[in-house]
Amino acid sequence: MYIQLDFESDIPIYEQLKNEIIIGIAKQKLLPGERLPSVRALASDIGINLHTVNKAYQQLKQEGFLLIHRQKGVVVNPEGAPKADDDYEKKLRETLRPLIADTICRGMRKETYLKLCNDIFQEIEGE
Amino acid sequence: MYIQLDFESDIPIYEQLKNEIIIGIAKQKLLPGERLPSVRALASDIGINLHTVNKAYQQLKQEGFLLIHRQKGVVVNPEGAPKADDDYEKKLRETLRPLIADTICRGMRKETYLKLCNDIFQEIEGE
DNA sequence: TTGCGTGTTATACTACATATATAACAAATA
DNA sequence: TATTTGTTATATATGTAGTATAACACGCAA
Repeated sequence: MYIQLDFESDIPIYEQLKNEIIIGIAKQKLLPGERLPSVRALASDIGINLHTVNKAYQQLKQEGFLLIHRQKGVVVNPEGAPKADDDYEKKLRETLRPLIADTICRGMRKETYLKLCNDIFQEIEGE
Repeated sequence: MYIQLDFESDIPIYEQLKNEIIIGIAKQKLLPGERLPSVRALASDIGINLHTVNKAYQQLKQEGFLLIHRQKGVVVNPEGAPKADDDYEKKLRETLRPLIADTICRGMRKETYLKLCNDIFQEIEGE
């Protein structure tokens, strides 16, 4: 599990870290029940502060991706993340609407956009 | 052109305002060449500070959605926004990847996701 | 028992972003 | 000339991001 961060990005480090882990889980490079590095180890490894890693871990725990057994460490939720419900879908819609409006203004065709999404699914899920 | 903001949201006001305007353009409720309210008028109308409106206008100008003739006011770019190029598509991909990874973790099927995107296109573009 | 490693909490600090409040300036227009 | 426009300049308050130390509580292994 390699973690690649961009310190020049305007996306916060803890956010990038969250994304990397979520992508790792989606790609099944991080398996249910698998243990993640300790906050200190990962922080030291990446070259950031332990609190930044902790922030990412805490939020991922809050969102149901991770379980944190005190003293046992941080593991990928063996049950998997909570299933998408109506509320989740509604929020996703609100997130996507401005993005899609932007592509429309820029003349991207619906088919092109959907193809792009399809490609990303392919990339993550494999064949 | 009604502008609806959520002051409880964790999305910055100027960002919400930008989104509203972009959606307005995409829906053709704001037409090329059409004039927008002055920073003072809109700020007063919504009940926010003129600098917050100005920040949104400036960034939309930077992104090519708006033109700002000094003393003539702010108008929707008559040429339309810059067309999506490879660079734009690449950034869009980077934005969508974590979102899609998240939906995969939550067990949403690709078809469901694509259907949602399709619905949003319908909502914005009309039939 | 004694260390050690774990997550956790607390404090402090710097830097930056968000949002507001005033005030003033420059240019075009009525 | 007076008004309206965007623009610029300060200042202030609040919150977020990130770092730096330090200490605590718990479980496990030597």
